[in-house]
Amino acid sequence: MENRLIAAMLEETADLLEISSADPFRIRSYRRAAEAVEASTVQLHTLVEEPKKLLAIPGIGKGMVANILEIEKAGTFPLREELLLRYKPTMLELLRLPGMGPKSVALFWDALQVGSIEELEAALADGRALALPRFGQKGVDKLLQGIADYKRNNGRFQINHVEQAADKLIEYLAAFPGLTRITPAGSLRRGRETAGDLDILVTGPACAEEAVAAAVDYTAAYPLAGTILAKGANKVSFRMRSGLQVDVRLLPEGSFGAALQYFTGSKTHNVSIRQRALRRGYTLSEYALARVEDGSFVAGAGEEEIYSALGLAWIPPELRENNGEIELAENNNLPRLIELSDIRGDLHMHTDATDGKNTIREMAEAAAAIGYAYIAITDHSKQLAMTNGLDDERALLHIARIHEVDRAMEGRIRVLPGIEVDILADGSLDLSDDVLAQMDIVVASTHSHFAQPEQELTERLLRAVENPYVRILGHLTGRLLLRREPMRFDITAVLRRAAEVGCAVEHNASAERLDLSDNHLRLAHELGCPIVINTDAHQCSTLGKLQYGIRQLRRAGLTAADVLNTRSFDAFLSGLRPRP
DNA sequence: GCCGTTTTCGGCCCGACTGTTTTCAGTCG
Repeated sequence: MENRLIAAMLEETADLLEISSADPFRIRSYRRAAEAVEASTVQLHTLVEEPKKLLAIPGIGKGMVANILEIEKAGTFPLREELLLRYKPTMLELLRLPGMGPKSVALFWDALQVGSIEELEAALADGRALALPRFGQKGVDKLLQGIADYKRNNGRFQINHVEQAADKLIEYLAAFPGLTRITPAGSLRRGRETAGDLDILVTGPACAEEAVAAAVDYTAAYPLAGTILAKGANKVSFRMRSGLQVDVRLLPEGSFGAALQYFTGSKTHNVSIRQRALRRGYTLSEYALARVEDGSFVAGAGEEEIYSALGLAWIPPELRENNGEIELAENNNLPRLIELSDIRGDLHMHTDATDGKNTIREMAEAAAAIGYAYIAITDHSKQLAMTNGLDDERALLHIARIHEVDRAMEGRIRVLPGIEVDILADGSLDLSDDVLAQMDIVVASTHSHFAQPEQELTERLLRAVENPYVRILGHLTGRLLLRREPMRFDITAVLRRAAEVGCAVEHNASAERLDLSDNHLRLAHELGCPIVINTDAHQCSTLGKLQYGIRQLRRAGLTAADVLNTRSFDAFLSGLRPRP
């Protein structure tokens, strides 16, 4: 079985163990094992005959080897099966509600047999929840609000969740011989922040009419699928345990492009495109672009040929929202949107001096290995005590070590000293100016202030912008995918002032968070705010994992020129506000 | 469960905040 699937099973087991209030360290070891499996570059199933090599992976011990071997043999392992019998799989969804942790999920289950969002809603509505220990009206209101927010998204899922589900499924499908092209369509392909379901299109020799049945069977046997909703001649639908519906379509190669165009959407974009086709005497369906008069085939295998036949340049999926992209395509004026490969540096990362996992040197080597030209090391300041944040004295030592690594890298990459400082209540920073003056990159962040009243938070951020040492505003909205509402403040006022003084704003993007929304990015761009995109990497392996964030920049129509850290080192530095 | 040994068991990150408490459990980062 693919590593991702194994990791998902271990992760799911960790969640269930947490609900069963198992030993926290045992839970953590399952999570660490899941991470290790996910990060492994070797497919574990190739090591089944050599358990010693499995054992050599840090985080994988005797017990985990037994689990992995059992997964390879039986598709699951005893502990996971036992937990899935004991609890309802829908309980994992409850963990996604804000304020709902494993203890609360267990409490609701033990006391009220509440095991799903619907059951929780009922228990909150009829007052049964109030009878629970340490649970009052405020708790009820908060959870009802959380459920309302959850439902307001129409049961939509955050992009990282959907993409991870897609990646695992794609890896599974790719293992079947003759499936040569497997592509997500729909909102995921358009790079939206959320998706209502997951559409996967598959083609290749195995999708030819006479052969497709075997591939359909293989798809329906996906080990992570919950319930199969439909299984037809060339389509399989199932629901994941998370509630996500997945539609897989297996198509002959000749109509793959038409299907990709059709299922990528958006709806309004497709309506416009089909109207355009009709005006030109064509009809466009998910099977092909054809002539109206005799139904003869015009194009279908690739998207490019369809757009081209309609007199249009190929339109990047991120722009397909019927917001003027068709006119731009007609005049060949589409922007060359930024791409992941344009990024040349990362200005926000942590090391083992605070809560990161790797050394300065290791981060520098990892960044050099993915081709970056410069990075900034920005560990936490002392305000974030739990991360072992740096005070003035330690910060100075840290700066010296960063300079040392910078020299040791001998020009292969530039390593800049920096800091991620918390903005204090009065808008000041918690390191002295003398120390800040020695930092190239001061990222002012708003870690613990997301509960602040709107007005106060706006003022606090505005004061941070005025601080001449601050070159980047970090974590601007504090938006953590799935788990937290964004901070509320007057973002227009803050961005406008940042643009005026040349303070850059960070799009902090990773699998966990997308700090700025599409609209925030458009706004920052319109206001002329310098923009950088960073990972906030806490370990080497997450450096460069900017795929979600890049998609958002693309949706906002940004090109490489619109983002500072696509520039060469000198051009990047000169794009920042000058140091005092 | 994993790890690192002083080879056989103890340590594994923990402080702030919130809502419920009357001394703290649970969640979050």
